[in-house]
Amino acid sequence: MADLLNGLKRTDMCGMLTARDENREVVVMGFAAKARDLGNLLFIDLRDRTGLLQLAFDGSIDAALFEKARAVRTEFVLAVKGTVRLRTGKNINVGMATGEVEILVSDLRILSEAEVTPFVISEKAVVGETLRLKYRYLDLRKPTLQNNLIMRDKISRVAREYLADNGFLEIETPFLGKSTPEGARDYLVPSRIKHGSFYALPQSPQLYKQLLMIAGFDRYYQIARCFRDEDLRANRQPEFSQIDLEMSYAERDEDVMEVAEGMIKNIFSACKGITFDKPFRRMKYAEGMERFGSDKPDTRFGLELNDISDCVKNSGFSVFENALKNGGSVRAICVRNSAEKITRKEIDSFAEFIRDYGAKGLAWAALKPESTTSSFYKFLTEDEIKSIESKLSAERGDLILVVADSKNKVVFDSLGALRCFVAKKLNLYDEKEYDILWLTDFPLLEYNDEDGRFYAVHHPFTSPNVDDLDILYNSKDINELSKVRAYAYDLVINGQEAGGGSIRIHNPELQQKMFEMLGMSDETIAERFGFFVDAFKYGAPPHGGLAFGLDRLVMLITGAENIKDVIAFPKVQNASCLMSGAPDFVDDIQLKELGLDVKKEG
RNA sequence: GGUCCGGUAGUUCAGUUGGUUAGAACGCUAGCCUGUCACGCUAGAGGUCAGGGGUUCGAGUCCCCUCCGGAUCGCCA
Repeated sequence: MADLLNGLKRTDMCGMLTARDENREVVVMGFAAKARDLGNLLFIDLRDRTGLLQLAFDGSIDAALFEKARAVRTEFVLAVKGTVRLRTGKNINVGMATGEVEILVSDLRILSEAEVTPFVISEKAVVGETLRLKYRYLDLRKPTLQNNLIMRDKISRVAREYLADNGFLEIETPFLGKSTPEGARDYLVPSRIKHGSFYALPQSPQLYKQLLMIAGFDRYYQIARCFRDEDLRANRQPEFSQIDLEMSYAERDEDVMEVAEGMIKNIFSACKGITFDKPFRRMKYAEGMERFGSDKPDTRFGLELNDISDCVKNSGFSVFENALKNGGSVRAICVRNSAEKITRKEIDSFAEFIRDYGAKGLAWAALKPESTTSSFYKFLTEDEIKSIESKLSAERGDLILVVADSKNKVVFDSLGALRCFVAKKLNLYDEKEYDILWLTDFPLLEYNDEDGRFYAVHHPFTSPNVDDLDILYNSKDINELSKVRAYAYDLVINGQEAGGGSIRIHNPELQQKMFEMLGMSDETIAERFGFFVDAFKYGAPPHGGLAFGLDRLVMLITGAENIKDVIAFPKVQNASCLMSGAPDFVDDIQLKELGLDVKKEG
C-alpha cells in the first residue's frame, strides 16, 4: 500500500539544490531514476523536471528506513525528507548539476510503485520511436523532451508578452467553422442537429482574424491550433500551432514585418541569448529563385545557381537544346574544391536524389588538378566550356553540376534541393548559426496548366502590389499576370519557412476581381465566402497580418530534428496516435445520431 | 497515389550457401558488497523470429500477400 503525503509540503525542486543549501532540511519529490545498492550503502537518483538529485542512505539511518529504501525500484514516485549534505573529494560528481550535494534521508514515502517500464527511461538508451510513442507519457519523462516543451512554453510566453506590450489582444476564434474551397483538405465534423452538413476544423483562423479587424479590434493575436488533412512530414503534423496575428492600418508589407521582426528578435534574445542588431535581410522572391532555386533559400552557404543557358544555346547537345527550345533553362552550381573529394558514385547518388524533383538527369564536370572528366563537355566547343567556367568562376579542383529541363520549376526545385543536400554532406555550414531573412514580393497568382486556371500563391485575400494593379485589371496574358506581385512575405530561418503573411485586400471591388481571377462564379463566392464579402461593405480598415509556425520555431531553437520532439502528444505518418489509437471506429449509436450510414469495414 | 527502408528476448541488435537446443549487451529477479553515480561481482528467468500462405526432407533465412513503423515525391492556398 502506497504512503500518503499527509500534509508533507515540497520545499525544493531536485535540480535547484547547490552547496549553498548545506545543512538545510528539505522535502523533495519525484521519480526514482536509478538505484545503486552497495550493500550497507545505498544511493537513489531522484528526478523531477528540473533535474536529478542523489539521495543517500547509510549506516547512520534507521534500519527499517534502509530496508524500505532497498525496496525502491526504478520509476517509483517518492517523497523524501532529509538534510542537504556536501559531497567531498572524489564523491563530487562533476557531470551532474547537483553533483556537489546529496540528501541524507530521514523520511521516505513511496507515493506510488511502478511496474518495470517497457523501455529504460534514459537519454542513453536507444529505443524505437514506435514504442516510445505508444508509451509517450514515459518518453516524456526524459530531460530532452521535457526541455523542449519547457522551451516551447517560454517561446509562447515571450511572444504573448511582446504582443500584449504592442497593443495586441488575444482573442479566440472557433474550431467549428465552415469549409472553404482552395487550400488544404479540411478535417470535417458532422453535425448532429443538421444531418448531412459538416463543420470544418480551421486550417488557419484567416477569415475570423480579418473579421476581427472589421469589428474594430485593431490588433489581434492568438496561439491558434490549425488542422490540415494532408500527409505528414518530419516537420509537419495534421494539427499544429501558429502564433497568429493581424493588425489594422497596415498598408504595406513593412508595416507588419516590422512588428513581427521585433517579436522574433525578442524570442531569440530571451530563449537563446542571441541578439540581432541589424534588421533582418530582405530578398525578393525572384532573387531567391534565381540564386537559390527556392522560395525559402538557405543562405548559410554558397553553391548558388547560375543560369548558363546563354553559354550553351548553340551547343547542339540535344539535352540542353531541347530544354531551351521548350522554354526551359540550363543552370549549374559549382562545388568548390570537390572535383576529387566527391566520387563518381556520389555524383550518381546526386542524380538519383534530384530524380524525385522531376529532373531527368545530372550533367557534371570534375575539374581535377591535372585533367577534366565530364559527362557532357564532349558535346561542347572549347569556347562554350570556357564561357561556362568563367560564368561560374570555376577553377581547377571544382565540381560543376548542371540540370537542364524544359520546365524551369524542375530546374529550380532540383538544383535548389541539391545544393542543400550537398552542403549538408560537405558540412558547409555551422548547425548552431541562425540565418534569418525576409522573402518578399511573392507572385500573386500561379497558373495551373492542368486545371487551366490561376491559383492564389498565398491565399485569395492577399493584396496585389498597387504598382501592378494595371496589369491585373487589363492584361490577358498568362505570363504577364503570373508576374503580378503580392504584398506577401515569408520569414525564412536556416532555409525553413518559419512564418508568412500578407497585406489583405480591404476593397470589395478588388476582392471581387481576385475571385474572378481564380475562376470562381458569383454563386460560389456567395455560397462559400458570402458572409466574409458582405463584411467588407460596412467599412474595413486596411489590414494585414502573419502567422509563425510555433512548432517550427521551437524546432529551430531547440535543434530538434523532428516536429514530434516538440509536441507533447504527436501523431505518426498515417495521422494516427500510437498511444490512444485515434482515429478509431465509433459505436453504431453515435453514427446513427449523426445520420451517418457508414458501415464498418470487414 | 508513387518510390525506397525496416519489423528476431522487456530494449537495442547479431544470426554464415537454407541444416542440431536461435545468441550478445543492456534491462529484469535473487544473493554478496560502505562512496557509487552507465557502481561491481555471482547466479537465474526471459522467444508466436510481426501475421498468413507457399517452395523444401528441413525456413528466422528464399517467394507471395497482409499488418505495423519510418524517409521522401506528389499534396500542404
